[in-house]
Amino acid sequence: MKSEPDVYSIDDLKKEGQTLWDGVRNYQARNFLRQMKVGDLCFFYHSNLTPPAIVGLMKVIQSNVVDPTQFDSNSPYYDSKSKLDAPRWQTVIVDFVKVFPNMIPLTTLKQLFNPEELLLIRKGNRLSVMPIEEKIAQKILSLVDISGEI
DNA sequence: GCCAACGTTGGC
DNA sequence: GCCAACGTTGGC
Repeated sequence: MKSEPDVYSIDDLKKEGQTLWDGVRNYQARNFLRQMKVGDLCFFYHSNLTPPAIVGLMKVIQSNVVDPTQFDSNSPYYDSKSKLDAPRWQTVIVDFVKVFPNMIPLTTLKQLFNPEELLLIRKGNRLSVMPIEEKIAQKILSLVDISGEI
């Protein structure tokens, strides 16, 4: 799951403990959000910084949550076409798990994996939420000094 | 700041 | 339904 650290960072999540992952307004990303289940682990990826990198880990504690910002006309994520009785945008609530002691930069991910096994590095990919194969996720986790703790 | 790659919008 | 124009994302 991507976020620009200027907007919402892993440190913000650490401070708050948990967050409702609002503002996703891309149907493909939303469909992935809908598939997420309580207990799922997610990497926190910082985009738009140098270097872009996976910086930590979080866990889904509530799934299929209606994103309240779609009905808030003051929110940048307001969607005037979404109906209260048929919300367009669902998301998840995630719990903070860990800030990685060493972040995993995009360049490293590009070196270790090919685009077929990691959606993140596929050309032109702009999804803010995407699935990751268990096997690949484990490999990424093994690059962090916490594999024994989880 | 640039720009490639997408996604969305809206006229037709 | 097509597609040009436009807006956004995000790496570099």
